[in-house]
Amino acid sequence: MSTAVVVTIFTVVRNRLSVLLIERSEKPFQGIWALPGGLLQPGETLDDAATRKLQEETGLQDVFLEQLYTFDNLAQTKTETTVAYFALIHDADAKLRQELEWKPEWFPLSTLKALAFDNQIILENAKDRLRSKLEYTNIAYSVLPESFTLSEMQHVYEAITEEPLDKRNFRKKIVSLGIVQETGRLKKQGAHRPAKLYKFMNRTQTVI
Amino acid sequence: MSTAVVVTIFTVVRNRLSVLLIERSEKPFQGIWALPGGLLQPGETLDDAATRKLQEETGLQDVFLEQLYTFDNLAQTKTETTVAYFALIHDADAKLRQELEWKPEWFPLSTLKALAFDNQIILENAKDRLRSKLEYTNIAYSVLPESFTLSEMQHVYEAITEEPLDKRNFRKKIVSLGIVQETGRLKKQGAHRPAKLYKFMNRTQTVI
DNA sequence: CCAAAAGTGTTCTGACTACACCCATGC
DNA sequence: GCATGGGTGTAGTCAGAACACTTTTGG
Repeated sequence: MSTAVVVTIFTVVRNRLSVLLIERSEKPFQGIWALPGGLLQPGETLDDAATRKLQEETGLQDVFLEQLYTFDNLAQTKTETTVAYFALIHDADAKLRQELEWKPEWFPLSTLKALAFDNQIILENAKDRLRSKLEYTNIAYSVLPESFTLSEMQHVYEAITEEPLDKRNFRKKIVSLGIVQETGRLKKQGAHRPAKLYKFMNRTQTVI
Repeated sequence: MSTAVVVTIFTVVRNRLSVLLIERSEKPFQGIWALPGGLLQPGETLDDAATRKLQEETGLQDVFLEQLYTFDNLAQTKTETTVAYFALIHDADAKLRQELEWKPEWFPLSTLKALAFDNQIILENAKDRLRSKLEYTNIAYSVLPESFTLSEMQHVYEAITEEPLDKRNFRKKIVSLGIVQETGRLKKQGAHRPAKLYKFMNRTQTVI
């Protein structure tokens, strides 16, 4: 009878919403991919444990991480309750653990196989919450670099919602919300017109 | 190291949003009002325990009840995690336990004193969630009788949001949402014009 | 006839949708 | 000069907000 945390870590890799999974090297569910998680350590709070897990797998701290839902009866182990968290990060900032066993890897949501335990349910839950929060908060900041173009930002929105967006309407809306600020200058990056760079006014979660 | 549930039970009594509290007859926090709650019993799921608590205090089953958030370090007892739930009920349906000790009672939110444990935080959390769900779901059905007038419904909305609403706009919106249906006939009830009665199309939670 | 609550429509404004062309660059 | 992605404006529609008077009843 103990408490565990599990963390659904999302990012956008090459315009695809992806989740961090770990191939289990022990029973139960040996060889099956699972969300990162584990038992609370003595003296640790739930938030502590989720923060630690996120840090262990990605090296990141001080990023978007929030509690999702609490499940019971996960699998047939003796864990009684599992508190699920979800995080959203900028993939270039993450340094994944490089180990032979329990190796973490990004998977686009569209390419998922069967997951261990009840992780599928947790993941669906996390995806719903992520999409819903994208609509009424600025959490997109979590998945973008410090400075970015509006096209990059639009691709993030499209990856998460899986809906194409109209370019002009998207830009009009983001600008009128006043959540980003034009910053610095144009940059040269390829065979096309240089883009304006923007940054978020707030790199903490705010309701918009 | 164990898991507890606590249930924030809301209703609207005489146009005031109210919550069910119990005066503790034992330490810790003896004599202080607290949200109903307790430890999980062996073999019980979280939902089971919350359902049982709700039933013990109000006699009700099959009403709106959902998980809210999971807290740790509640007070200095040895309980490790507390899973909070919230419920919304029609007060005339509830039959409160009538006991001398641990007696439950409705309190309008505006008249609250200090609460035991971290119940104040849980309550704020529950109130926020309730208000937010009122906006995008039909949960008002939970606090209304089978058949009701649009004025009664408006009073429920006003009690929960603590904002006055325009009568014409409210009615226009509710009717256009198609979540209620005119039913039966007028009724006579006092020194005023008889009102049309409505009922919800769905007495389960739906997103609107 | 008076008090009390029920019922009802119009106008204005702001947000969202749909939609097509020119621009700056690298090769 | 052409391919690539960046950048921009207008018109239509719909939902929400503001707002005041008449109706039915009981006493």
